Parts: sequence; C-alpha cells; structure tokens
Amino acid sequence: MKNRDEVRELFKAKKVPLTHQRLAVYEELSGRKDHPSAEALYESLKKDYPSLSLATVYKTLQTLHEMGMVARVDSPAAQARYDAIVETHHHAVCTACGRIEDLFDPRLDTLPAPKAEGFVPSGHSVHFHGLCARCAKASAQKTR
Amino acid sequence: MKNRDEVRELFKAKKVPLTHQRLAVYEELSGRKDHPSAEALYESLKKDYPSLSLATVYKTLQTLHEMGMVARVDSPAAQARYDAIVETHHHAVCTACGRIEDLFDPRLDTLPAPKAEGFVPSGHSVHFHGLCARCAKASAQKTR
DNA sequence: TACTAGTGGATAATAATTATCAACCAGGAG
DNA sequence: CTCCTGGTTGATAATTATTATCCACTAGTA
Ligand SMILES: [Mn+2]
Ligand SMILES: [Mn+2]
Ligand SMILES: [Zn+2]
Ligand SMILES: [Zn+2]
Repeated sequence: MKNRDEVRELFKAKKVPLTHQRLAVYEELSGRKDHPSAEALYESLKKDYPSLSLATVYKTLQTLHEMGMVARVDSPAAQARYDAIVETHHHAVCTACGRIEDLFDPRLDTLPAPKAEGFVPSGHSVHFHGLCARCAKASAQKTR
Repeated sequence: MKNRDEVRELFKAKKVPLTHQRLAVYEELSGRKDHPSAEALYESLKKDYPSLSLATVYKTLQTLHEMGMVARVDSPAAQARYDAIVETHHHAVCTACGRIEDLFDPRLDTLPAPKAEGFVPSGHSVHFHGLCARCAKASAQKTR
C-alpha cells in the first residue's frame, strides 16, 4: 500500500504527468480489496469527483497498468475462449499473440487448499503467461 | 474426444434435444486444439453450414457448457477486474457472485515449469473457483 | 506568469455478447 | 409414417464493455 509521496515519486521517475484524476483512481483502487471493475471504481469516485469521466477511469487504469502499478485479474483476452477438454488441465497463454496451449501436468492438479475463510473450493486452474515458441522467436529476431 | 454416439447418449441422458447445429459446434470444437472463440468457430462452421447463425453458436456453447461438455478458458467475468496489488499472489473466485478474494501463499508462487515446447514463461496465476463464505452459506440454506 | 505537450471530459464508435421473436424442426404420441 | 408441440434457430435489435475522437484545459517547466 503505497502512500501519496511514493506515488508521486513513481510518476516522476517514469516521467508520467500526475493528475488529480490519476491519483484519485489509484488511491481508490488501493483502498479496496474487492478487485473492482472500471465501472465500479467510477461509481465510487464520482461522489468526490463529479466531473470525472468513465473514459478517464479506463484510460487511467491502462496507464497505471503500463506503469506496473495496477494488475488485471484474469486474462487480458477481450473475448471468451472455449475448450472441449473438460478434464482438469492447465494453460500456457501467449501475451503477444493470444495463443493458448494445453498443459497436462498432474503436479499442477493438486495444490495446497486455498486459505480463504469459509471459501468452498470446487477446482482451480493455473495460467502460465509468457511468449509462445513462435512469438519468442520473433521477439529474439527484433532484439538482435 | 467423444465420438458421435457418445454425444448422442449424453444429450439423451440430460434430455436436451440434439440438433444438427449443436452436434456440428461440438464436433468442430472437439477437433481443435486452439481454444477458439465463438466467432472463430462460427467462421469455420459456416463453410459447411452456410445458414448457421453466430447467435446460435453462442447459445450452443452456453448449452454445452451447462451440460459440462465444454469449458471456458479464463474467467467467466464479462468485464475486466483490477488490482492495486502487483506483487505475486493468487485468487479465489466465487462462481456464484463474482467476488474475488486474495490468496497469499508462497507454496503457489513456485510451480513446476510449463511443459510447452518453446514457451518462455514470465509468470503464472492460480485461480481457485468455488463458493465464497457468503454464497456457500446461502446455498446451504436452500438445500436444507 | 506564460508556454505547450499531454490529459480530461463528452460522446461517438466499435466489439462482444445477449435478447427478441416468428418460422422451423426434433422427438415423442398415435 | 404422420402429426403435434415445445424448444430451437436465424435474423436482427439491443445491451454492455471498451476504445477512439477531439477540443478545451491543466501539469510541469521555465
Ligand atoms: Mn485446454
Ligand atoms: Mn488480488
Ligand atoms: Zn504467441
Ligand atoms: Zn459469492
């Protein structure tokens, strides 16, 4: 939980202008444990900042994400992806091209039970993210 | 990989009418390893079934999902959810109300490397799914 | 205080998904 | 095999989430 001065430092270090709106979005999100959506943040924020725009919340979250100050839960894929394999297995997701590969590894099938008070688990899934073989190769080309 | 007769059995067992479209969507999805989107399936299918509608693909995937014959990769959440905690941690997602709770458990932070040829991993996340304390309680009420 | 590149607000546009509804068909009765 | 009927399909409108646009405005600097 970063305080206001640490936030100022981060913006200064990355040479990103710090606006009231950006600070407000970040502080609102920091103060919450419920992993809110952009819409949910907007609803809370507009009480204190009636002129704030929903579009600004989206743009700000994207900025904060690029700065590494905010994470997106789940996949960044805009559209749902389906699988005819319903047996337990896991996935390697390419962050460059969106490719999703299957991972069958029994060592991932049994994990320590989630330590969340009262939570009744029914299963789990592991997502590795990174670069698929093709994109890794392409990326290596570019850096060379 | 279920054959056509096994599919018929499953539909009969669950008393869900088996239509040509449902069979076609299921067989197309079964034959693919790329975790396609509804749109991608539709594009493939309309070559053989020119009258097929995209809406039917969506409805069929939902039906197959409810029957347990199809899985959705990633979260079922329609909208993106954000987190100010960027340090490695994991989540317990309630399938009933969408609540997302944090899980801090170092045992989940290091997992066996993904066995995908050429994949260059940069990280991973574990999602447990199940019922949160509140929904588990509500569900227990109903069954009583 | 003044300058200016970048940002914010308002809103239009786009993309994904869901709802609507009349015509049609799967599956069971006769 | 034919008929009946409720559930399904196809066409399309509506909705929802997100992104793009564009001009006025402000943060950061001098
Ligand atoms: Mn899979
Ligand atoms: Mn979290
Ligand atoms: Zn890739
Ligand atoms: Zn819940």
